[in-house]
Amino acid sequence: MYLLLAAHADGAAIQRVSPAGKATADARVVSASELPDVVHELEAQRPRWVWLRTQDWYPALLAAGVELERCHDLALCGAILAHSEFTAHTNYALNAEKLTQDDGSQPPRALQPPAPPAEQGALFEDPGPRQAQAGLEELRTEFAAQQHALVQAPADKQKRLQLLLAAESATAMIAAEMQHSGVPWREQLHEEILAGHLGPRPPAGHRPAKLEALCAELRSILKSPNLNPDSPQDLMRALHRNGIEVKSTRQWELQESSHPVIEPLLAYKKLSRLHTANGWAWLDTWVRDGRFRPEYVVGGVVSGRWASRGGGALQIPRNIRGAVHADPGHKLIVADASQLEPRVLVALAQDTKMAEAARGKDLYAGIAAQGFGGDRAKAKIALLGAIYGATTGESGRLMPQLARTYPRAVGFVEQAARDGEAGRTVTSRLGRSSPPPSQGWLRSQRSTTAEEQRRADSLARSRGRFTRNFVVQGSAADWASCWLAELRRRLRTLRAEGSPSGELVFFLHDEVMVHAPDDAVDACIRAIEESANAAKELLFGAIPVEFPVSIAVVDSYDKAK
DNA sequence: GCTCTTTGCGCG
DNA sequence: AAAGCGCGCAAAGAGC
Repeated sequence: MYLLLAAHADGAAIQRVSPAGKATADARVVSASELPDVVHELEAQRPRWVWLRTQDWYPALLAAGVELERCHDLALCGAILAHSEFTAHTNYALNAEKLTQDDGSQPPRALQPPAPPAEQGALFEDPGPRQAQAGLEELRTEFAAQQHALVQAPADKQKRLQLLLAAESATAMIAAEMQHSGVPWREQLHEEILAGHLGPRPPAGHRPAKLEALCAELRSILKSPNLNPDSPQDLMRALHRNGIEVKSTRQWELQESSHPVIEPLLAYKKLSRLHTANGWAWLDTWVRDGRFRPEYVVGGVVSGRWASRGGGALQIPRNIRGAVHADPGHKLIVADASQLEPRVLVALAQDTKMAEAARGKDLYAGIAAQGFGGDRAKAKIALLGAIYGATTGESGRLMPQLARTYPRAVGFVEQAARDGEAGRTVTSRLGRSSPPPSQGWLRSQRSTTAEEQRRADSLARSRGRFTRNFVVQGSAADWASCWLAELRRRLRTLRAEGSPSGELVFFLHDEVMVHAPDDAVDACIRAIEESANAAKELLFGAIPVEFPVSIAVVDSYDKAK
């Protein structure tokens, strides 16, 4: 059963529709204030809520204490259907293409423009003149068009695409739920870490004591009393004056030199990073009442990975993970899909030889034993190089060796690279396709002069590396979305049964964090493992490739891994 | 003054 | 540790 939820002048409008998007009942207009109660009541029928964007509705419902089971996010699903190779022949995709000027990366139809940053709590109020909300009829038309496009996909692809749309919509709900619950974060512990590294909190706009001391030391060693070590240009000039001939001020390049300034300089850079990116200002801005509440952007990456907005949620550095701490009587369960991308490649390419190597917990060790004389480091470099498209360095040199042992796996990514170089799109396992080449790229490929030709070849190879990586990263993102959606379902089931259960609080590409009361830990671990297995079967069926999950039960995040 | 780009580094 | 993929963010630098 599908229930459409659309903005309306008097609040919201709700209408029951068929799977094909036909209205099967009259619309019902509900005021903003009574919406949570009405939605909660209707949820008993276990509908799939169809709305333009999850973040327009769900955060405020959660704030009102209403959790929902499933939805269809028209904006996210529309973006997938407009570009998927599986529906490229449909009117839906063709119309979307007509409406986009350049690279086709914009969402289709009425779904533009994309979301403004959503202010929690303001969502049921007047959306303002900035953007007219799509009405019920518009949404119904859009939903019908999407459902029609879906059934036109080739029979063997339709199930996958349907799964992708469901998983994408589920993760949109999960992102809202995670933002609602927040990551358990102890301000006190964070401040202790900062004080330990940087000294006491300085007045706003000032360097902390330890940074100030290092800065003075750098100025003295480099005989540059006005040096600003935060300015790459200034720093580079000072280094050159002292005979340190670097081309940039990057860490790894500075490490080449043995000059006495290097050690304090690297120490300065490290501490400066901590201060500016995750210091007191960050803590004040992003952590409230023991929770870090970042904004996740589902579908924010072309490959299907999440992005985030504000707070650097997907870049929590290792040195402050100690501040992520479970509540009393609770644990953090941190689960990581081991070597996800290589394993996804094995499954995509159906490389039986590499599947043998992946039988054990450590895939790289297995590959090392089969073709690299037991040298695990070499095997890892070679395999990652194949996925990323390395051409030079050790990684590039190891490619022929890897290709001899695993022609199917290497052939699979090579094909994706050739597709990209030729301007074709590539597609993830469940049907998310890479963006088509831009007009500028296509123009470059028709260039004539030798100089232009060299540039065009370089652009073509660059696109090849992108599409090569896309098929693996995108399919890994497919897997992770299914893992997450399955896990959410199991945690909800536990709760519905009245059993102890945990709460999803963080997700990072191939890693999830569940915050759970002590007595729920075992059940949560089982749910995480079952979900990983379910995700594999959903994507690939019953194939002999394992997707092992490593799980740590800890009090604080720094104790995981 | 303001906005946009570049540099460098954090994460997977 | 790498130089090959995908991101976000802070501060400096460049341009209007």
